[in-house]
Amino acid sequence: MSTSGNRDMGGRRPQRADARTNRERILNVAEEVFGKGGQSASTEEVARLANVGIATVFRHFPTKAALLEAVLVQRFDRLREQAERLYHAPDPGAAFFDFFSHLVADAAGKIAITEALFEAGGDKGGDAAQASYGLRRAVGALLQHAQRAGAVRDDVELPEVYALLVATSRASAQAHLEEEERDRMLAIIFDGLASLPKARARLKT
Amino acid sequence: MSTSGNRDMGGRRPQRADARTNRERILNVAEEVFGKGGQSASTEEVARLANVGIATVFRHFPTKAALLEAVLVQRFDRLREQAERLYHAPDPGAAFFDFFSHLVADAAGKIAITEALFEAGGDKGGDAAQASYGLRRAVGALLQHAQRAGAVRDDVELPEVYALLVATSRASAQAHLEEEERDRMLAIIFDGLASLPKARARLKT
Amino acid sequence: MSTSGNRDMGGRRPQRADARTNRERILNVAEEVFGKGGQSASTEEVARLANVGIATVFRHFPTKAALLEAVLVQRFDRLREQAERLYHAPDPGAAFFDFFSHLVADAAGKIAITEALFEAGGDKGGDAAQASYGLRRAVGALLQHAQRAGAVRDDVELPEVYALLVATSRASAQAHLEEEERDRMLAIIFDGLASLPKARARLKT
Amino acid sequence: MSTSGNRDMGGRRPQRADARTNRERILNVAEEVFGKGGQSASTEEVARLANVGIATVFRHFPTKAALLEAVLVQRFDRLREQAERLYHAPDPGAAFFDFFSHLVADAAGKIAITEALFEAGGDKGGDAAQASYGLRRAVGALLQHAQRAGAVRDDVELPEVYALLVATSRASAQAHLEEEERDRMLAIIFDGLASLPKARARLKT
DNA sequence: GATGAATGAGTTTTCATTCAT
DNA sequence: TATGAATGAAAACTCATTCAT
Repeated sequence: MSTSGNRDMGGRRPQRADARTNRERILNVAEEVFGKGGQSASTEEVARLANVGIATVFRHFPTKAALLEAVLVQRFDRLREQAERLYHAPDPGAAFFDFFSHLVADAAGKIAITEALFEAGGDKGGDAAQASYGLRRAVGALLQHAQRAGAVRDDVELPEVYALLVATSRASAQAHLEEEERDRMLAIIFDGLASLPKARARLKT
Repeated sequence: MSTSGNRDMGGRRPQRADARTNRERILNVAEEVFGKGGQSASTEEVARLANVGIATVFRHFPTKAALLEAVLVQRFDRLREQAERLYHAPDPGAAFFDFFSHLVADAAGKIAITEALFEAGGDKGGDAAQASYGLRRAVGALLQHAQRAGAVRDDVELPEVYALLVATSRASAQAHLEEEERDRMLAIIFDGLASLPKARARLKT
Repeated sequence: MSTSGNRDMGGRRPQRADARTNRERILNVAEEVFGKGGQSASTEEVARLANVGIATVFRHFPTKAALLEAVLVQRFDRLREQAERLYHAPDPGAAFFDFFSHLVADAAGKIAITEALFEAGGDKGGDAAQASYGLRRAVGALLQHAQRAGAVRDDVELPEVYALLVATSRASAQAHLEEEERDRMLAIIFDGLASLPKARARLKT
Repeated sequence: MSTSGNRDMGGRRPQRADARTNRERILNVAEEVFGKGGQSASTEEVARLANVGIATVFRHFPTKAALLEAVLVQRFDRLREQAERLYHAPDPGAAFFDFFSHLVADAAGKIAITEALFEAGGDKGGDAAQASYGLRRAVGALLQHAQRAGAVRDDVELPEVYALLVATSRASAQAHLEEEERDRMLAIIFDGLASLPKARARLKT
């Protein structure tokens, strides 16, 4: 499902109304490139892989930072949407843990975007911060829901949960973790988050 | 215009005649510089703060990568030593959790070393990998000890524990976490790691 | 700013059917833009302010140089026409000094056109040189007239007078001269140009 | 494009203590290059003609603006020194007119430096403005001296005189003026500046 | 005819690394 | 051995000019 599938296009003739297409292609390539090489990956690399001239990249995104930000916003927004969808799921506990798992699993492919992504969580101003905040709030909603449903202990709060989400995403992206290992890592955290009463219930049997 | 001798600067670098081999000074400065600015901090910055010429840095460390690696090795080794010391502590459970906490707390200051440090965990060949492996083994030993002592559940294994250690260190270094939040984050993980039997015991009362 | 009277257009694209060929609008905008930013002002700026696409500019003027030249020609021609009109004025002395003054005062607004303009006086081939020459000749005619009328001393010749005209125009355009200072500057030159015999005559009375 | 073509130069070995020499060479080349091509001449051109790598230029002058400023400062300072020397000359009138003539004649070679130079007279902050002001003051002193000696009319002031100095310098630098024409241009100005009372006195006899 | 997206060559600036003293 | 000046290979960004719609 790599976006690059339709990269070559035999005759190399972009243009026309698909200038819009170009923007998207650049954005997707950028996600991949920054994902691999981190924020310090070169803009020219993006241009090359997107099959456009360097100037075209800069026409769509006036600075490298703007490009990076656009990537971040896109990613944050997608994640937020996912979180929001899950908010309405029947089982709030499952919804929360599912979201956590999927986010971390997804991260595996996007190495350093996740890096930049979450670094941006605090310092970068502008749209990225906005989008980052949006995601954070959506996660907060999921968490509360899960807590009210008794699936997550009441005494944890968003900051540490979000930090764990970010931390494990990065770990998943960069460490060379087998899938099993990643799952066991999550299991530990989920255990730590699990509502004690529930555990108690199980134990009492 | 003697170069290094009279570089006075408000008392910074006494530059005693006995001059501890520059190598050490460079290494320490490098740890600080890379800790602040990340791997992309400039080598000249290191030279400047170490009060040596840029060429001197390159004499001791033939490439920037070598310098970075040396920093990593030093850091890994220190951590390993710390872990090894704790191995002989009376309470293996406390030892394990203490080590975990201290490592994460320490990381807070060394922003991007931690970054590079742990990235090196896998890809960089050479001494850093070696040292990284040494640390990993020492942590493994602590873990086993704690498990035998019943402080950590038996079914967790080193890879996920180490991944969590790395992940939370980075989070601690880069996210804007208050000390309290960091502690609560660790509490969750420690809870997840804690030996279930023990919990059970407590609950049964 | 006179020609551009219909620049504002709250509605963006008046595009009246009669649409005075864009050419004129572009030309006027270009005069203003190059006047402010010098020759290095960007062609896109011109297009933007003229409310046309960049390609339209290049359709009318095949290169930036051509556009600049057209601006120069227009300006030279206007000045020449002004000079020619004054040629028939009743008082040739007043005509000459008036023309000089007005040119210099006008220049004040058109910073770097004047610059390019007069640089073109010599090197650029083509129409601009032609137009420049036309202006020069018209000034020469004014000068001769004034000399015959006894208002300007006989021993000055066109080259130095024209050089002074150019020089003071540029000074007026770029130096931070108050109006008064500019006038005093001109007064000095006019004194130097004034017919000595006449002065003598006046004095003898 | 490769700079290496003309880099070798038979036996030229820079380096050693003549790093200082390098700086000077760059500065001189820069004066020439900017003199020809204006401020928009490329820094690489300077490097090439100075037979150094581009980075060397930037080592000595951290930005292009700094290089330009250094050139300006050098030039302003030289002129100021010349003016100051002339201040002590026996004949203040001759001193003033000589300085004026020499400055203008000198300018002929340094086309667009003069341009940038004097543009800097107002906008650029920093050392150039400082140096520019120093020159202006020195010229002011010469002028006053000449006025007290009765060689220059009393009612002219520095601003217009300085403006004329600048204007004619630029004209001399860029217009294609023969030496004779330049002299006649100056003659006109000098006539305009000459003390009227004195002339009157002569005439009344 | 008009449009604006695309382009590549060019510019300034940085940095790891080498060399002569 | 230590020094810092010199270097060229990037990298980010700009702009005149062309091309498909």
